[in-house]
Amino acid sequence: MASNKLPLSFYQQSNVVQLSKKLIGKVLCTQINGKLTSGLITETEAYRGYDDKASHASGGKRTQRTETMFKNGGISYVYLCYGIHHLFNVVTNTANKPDAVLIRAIKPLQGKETMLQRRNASANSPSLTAGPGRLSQALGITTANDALPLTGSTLWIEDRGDTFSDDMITAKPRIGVDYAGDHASRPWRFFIHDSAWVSHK
DNA sequence: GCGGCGATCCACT
DNA sequence: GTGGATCGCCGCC
Repeated sequence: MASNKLPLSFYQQSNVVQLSKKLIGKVLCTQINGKLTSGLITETEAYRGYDDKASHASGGKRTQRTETMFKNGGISYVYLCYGIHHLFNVVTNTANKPDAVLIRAIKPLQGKETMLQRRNASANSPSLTAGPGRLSQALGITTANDALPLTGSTLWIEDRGDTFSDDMITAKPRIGVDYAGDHASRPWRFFIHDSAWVSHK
């Protein structure tokens, strides 16, 4: 199949909120430990570092962990949450503008057997890949995959021509960011309205 | 050096 | 609906 990976220019757009919506319907792929797995992105959240109390890079806060977010867009940002879950983000915008999109849910497309094994599951149901910790586990993504180029051959995103119009996408406040005060209510979580493959129905 | 706390998930009541 | 798992990050002052 011809490569239809999203180009670097896609990730370097400056409006991370718009970009979060555009990532809905794209296909996230990994080739890890020799296994190809992929899924249609059904849910995303935008984190805008310089002006977002919910972001790790809030106010442009630069630390060892957030350094990845300050790099040029088009790479991964993977970090460990609650000591257990590896959460996968797409770094966007250009260098020194710490924006990222958290991928919160996918619908499995390729490598379902591999995903079932990695998740220790027996049925292809939304609990397999709906939720940021779940999809990372299903795709084999860990913090070892942090700061990898999304134009490479380990971790990438394709456009396979599936488009979703604005009225098929719902915008709601983000999940698990109550600590962010007034910014917690920003409608920066996007998901396919009628899809079963989303977290927090 | 150390303590509190997560962009979560699962099992149990 | 509630709580435990589990560990790296960050700020302490």
